[in-house]
Amino acid sequence: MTSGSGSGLGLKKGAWTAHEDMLLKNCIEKYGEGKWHLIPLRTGLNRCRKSCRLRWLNYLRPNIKRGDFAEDEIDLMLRLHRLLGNRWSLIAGRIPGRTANDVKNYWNTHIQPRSKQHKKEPDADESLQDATLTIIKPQPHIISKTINMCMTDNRQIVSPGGGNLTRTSNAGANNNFNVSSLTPNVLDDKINQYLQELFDDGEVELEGDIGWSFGEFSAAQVEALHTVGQEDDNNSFFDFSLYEVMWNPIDSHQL
DNA sequence: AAAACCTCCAACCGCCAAGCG
DNA sequence: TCGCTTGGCGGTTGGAGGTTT
Repeated sequence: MTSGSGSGLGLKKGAWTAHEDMLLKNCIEKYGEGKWHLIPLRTGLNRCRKSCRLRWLNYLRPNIKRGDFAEDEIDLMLRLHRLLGNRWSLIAGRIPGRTANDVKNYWNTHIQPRSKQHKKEPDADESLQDATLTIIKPQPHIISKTINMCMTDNRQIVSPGGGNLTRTSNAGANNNFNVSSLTPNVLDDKINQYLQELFDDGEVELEGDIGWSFGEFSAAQVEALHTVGQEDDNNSFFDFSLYEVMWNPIDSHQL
């Protein structure tokens, strides 16, 4: 195989020893993550780059949580899975301390079997069925339509036309946020709150597009907006930041 | 006590996309 | 443009450890 799994090259496979873990950990602490192809050279490990990367990401990396998933983690997992489908890395990215492999394993061993069982048992817990059987694909939570916004030099986001963020659903529910004169953080809070409500709403079909439209920005505004995007990144439910939404064409997020 | 079976998770596999020369 | 390398992802498997018979 071209991507270098190491099969047939005499590379070691199977469980990692404590000594190998130590070598890998020391190497990454010294050189940092990335450049995985250099890890075997730097450490002397007889492992392929992918094996090294996986071992680090799924086991050795600091702050990885061990043990059973808490109720709130499971709840979040169900909601995110409904939203994103089997995009485990994205789901894991929103559950602190959990890896994509953890999430995937938990789903495959705990959630999916129950879901299949529930399919055969019509009386079963509806919330579980709903959460596992109704998957809205990645761009599904679709918020309509456009907000015309500008950022001022003191980092206020303003909507010259008094723009609204509008949600429409098949239940006829509409929520509007007037974004005039909201600071970036407040706007972000509003959007996340809005998404939270979306999750809490049960199944919601939305129509339209996620999108914002903007006028012309000065260089200073672009710089300020970039900063907002970085701040936003840890709080958004999405795999893209508000900054990306703002600065990339909407189609780039339609998966 | 031990064989058979089950559960779970670490690790592997194959594919894809981006970057680079 | 093309081919190669690399990083990253989701699906799948192997096997250790636990449970049941």
